[in-house]
Amino acid sequence: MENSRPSSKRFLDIVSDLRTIFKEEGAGIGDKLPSERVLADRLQVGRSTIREALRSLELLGLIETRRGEGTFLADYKKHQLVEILSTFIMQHPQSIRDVDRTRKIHEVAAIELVANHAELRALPVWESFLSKLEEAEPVIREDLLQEILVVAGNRLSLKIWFLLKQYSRVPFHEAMTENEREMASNLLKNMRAGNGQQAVADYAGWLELVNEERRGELEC
Amino acid sequence: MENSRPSSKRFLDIVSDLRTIFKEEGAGIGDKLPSERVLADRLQVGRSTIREALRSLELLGLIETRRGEGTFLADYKKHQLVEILSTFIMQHPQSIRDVDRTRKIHEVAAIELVANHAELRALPVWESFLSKLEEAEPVIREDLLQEILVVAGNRLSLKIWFLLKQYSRVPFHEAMTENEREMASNLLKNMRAGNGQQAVADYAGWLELVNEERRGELEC
DNA sequence: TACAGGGTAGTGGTCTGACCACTCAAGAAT
DNA sequence: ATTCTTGAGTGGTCAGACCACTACCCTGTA
Repeated sequence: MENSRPSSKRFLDIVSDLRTIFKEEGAGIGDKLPSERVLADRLQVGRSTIREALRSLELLGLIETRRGEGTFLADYKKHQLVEILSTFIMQHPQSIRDVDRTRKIHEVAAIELVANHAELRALPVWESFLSKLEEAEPVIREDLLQEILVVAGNRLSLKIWFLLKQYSRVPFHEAMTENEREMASNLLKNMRAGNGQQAVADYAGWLELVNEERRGELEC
Repeated sequence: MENSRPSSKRFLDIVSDLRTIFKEEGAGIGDKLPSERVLADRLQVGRSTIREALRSLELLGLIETRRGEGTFLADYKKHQLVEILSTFIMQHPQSIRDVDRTRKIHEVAAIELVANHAELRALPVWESFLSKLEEAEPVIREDLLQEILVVAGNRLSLKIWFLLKQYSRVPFHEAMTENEREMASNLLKNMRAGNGQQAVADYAGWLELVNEERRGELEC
């Protein structure tokens, strides 16, 4: 099955094979992987080929290599690829638009899901966010949306979202402005009330607001 | 200037240096880049180091290499990125459920988008599908949904959907049953009428139908 | 002149073997 | 018991050699 098609790019097959090996080893996050020399021997390829595959995975943030120690399954946190991609790809308008749209798709879906499940929308965490918003405590945009995604319980969607978030031009890391706080507050209230449609509308308004403010900044 | 910080990862610096070179050359999409040997000479590093950097960029879909021809600045449309990440994600296969859900998220988003844009829902392709459905011509489930995704125009979403489809337990390749034809027909009609909500409801009903029938099969 | 063919230089793909720099831990010296 | 030395193992890098493939020039032919 696997090696039926010796594609002209061996290192791509290797990436796939490595995945299989890691799985067989039952490797979890942070675990040490076989050394490059061992892998080369086991897969019957040169060490340089193994290295090309590993470097790719490293740039993607899937593994972590430490000189003198070894190679480890990474915590999916710090992808180096963010800055790389942003300088290469992000100029392309179609890509930017699609990334933003797709991110939005996942966010909307999560909001609706939470709003439609009584046990989820009743969670105390929403109240906590609401009180923060009303008491003018700083709230990071990212944190609220992330919480919604997490509660929605679709881990795949969450992972995709994490990825898209990093490519997005929306300034996710900043704290909300005064106007935003009100929109976000409405969003939460409607979501908690089970009014998914209105919550999504609030979300759309919120996004618009963020984009407007951003546009204003650029003009200065 | 460049090598002020000899970070222990030379190949990461190279990635950065390569970007500079490409920019200096004024390279646009599809342009040929200097050969590996030339780059190695110019940056005063070994060819293998250059290659590790290039392979990373290739996996990200930023460049394209063709044996015997050379290396080219890639068309950004086809990143390998999504594939690689997904295969890694799939290895934590705690939930095929998430795959189905996420696929559904993208399908719903596409249906709503088409329904909300007059120029998209007026496309003749929908009429074509409708007549096929009513005249009992075979229609593959996959084809209809794919068309919707394509028309929606979000390439990233489409790409993710293609991927998820492969891992999905829903039998996408089969032709629709009689009951399904009616649901799908309703979906199309509502979508064309700009009634996104009802279209999504039809879609949900359709999915339920498919799952029920599938359950029936398994019991046999 | 026009065309078909072969040859060749250049390219990416891979392997090998050799160093280097670094980490860690076992074992030696104190 | 503590500290120091040393060596094995690791990733990082390099140079050189092939291979397979492509493009293109340059023949020889029609």
